[in-house]
Amino acid sequence: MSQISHYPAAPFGDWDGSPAAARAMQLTLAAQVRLQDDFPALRLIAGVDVGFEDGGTVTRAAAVLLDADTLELVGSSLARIPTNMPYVPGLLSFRELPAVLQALAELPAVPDLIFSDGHGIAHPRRLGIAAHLGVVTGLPTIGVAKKLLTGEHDELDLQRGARVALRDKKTGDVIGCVLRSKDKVRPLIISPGNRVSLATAPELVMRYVTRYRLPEPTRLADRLASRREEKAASRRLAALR
DNA sequence: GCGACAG
DNA sequence: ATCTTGTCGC
Repeated sequence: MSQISHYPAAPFGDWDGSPAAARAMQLTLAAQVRLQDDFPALRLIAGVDVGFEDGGTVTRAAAVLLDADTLELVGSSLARIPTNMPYVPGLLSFRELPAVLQALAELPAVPDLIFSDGHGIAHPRRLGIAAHLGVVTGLPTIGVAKKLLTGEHDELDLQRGARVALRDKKTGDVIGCVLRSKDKVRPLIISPGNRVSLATAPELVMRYVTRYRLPEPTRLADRLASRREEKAASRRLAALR
């Protein structure tokens, strides 16, 4: 049977808006995360990230769709919606997920795997934005974070490909991996979101890392979400004046 | 009580 | 995340 995946407009069910209710909801959703590898042959992969405009009043999500073999850009989309919640460590998905889902819905096709900026299960309640996204869409997801949120790990070698396990400081459970995507750059924190195993997540990330610290899906989404192009261009003109 | 704290 | 110039190191 084929599983119909879609992008719910209201990924929070009957949430009353309170942080306490959000945390309780995370525990319920975290129980639905699947950590076994369960994804089809990769043909189309997506990358999603969020940026803000107008001092933070507007949330801007970007989604890019790439050919999994050639990394050719197949499509992209942008969603801009009013920001409805402040940033609260541990509750990032409640602030960014609505815009992300809207951007994904506007892509020309449903991806076989989604790379999301932020953490997967490497989260206090095991439901970072990548895991939340995976549960509400039913799609395979991987969290690619640039900073640690929770957990501890040993030092890791400085060459590209080096990695060490990230474990829960309290239980010792492995919740992700600290991965050096390029020689001597700050490592990325990789954790499964849904339908991808702890062992496979870093492998897939390295598969899509080219010459930059971030894997292509996330890197391209980041450029669109944060308008790297536009800002750089306007800066050059300002300096030329 | 104190420190930590994705984007 | 965002505001921002030059600068040190590979």
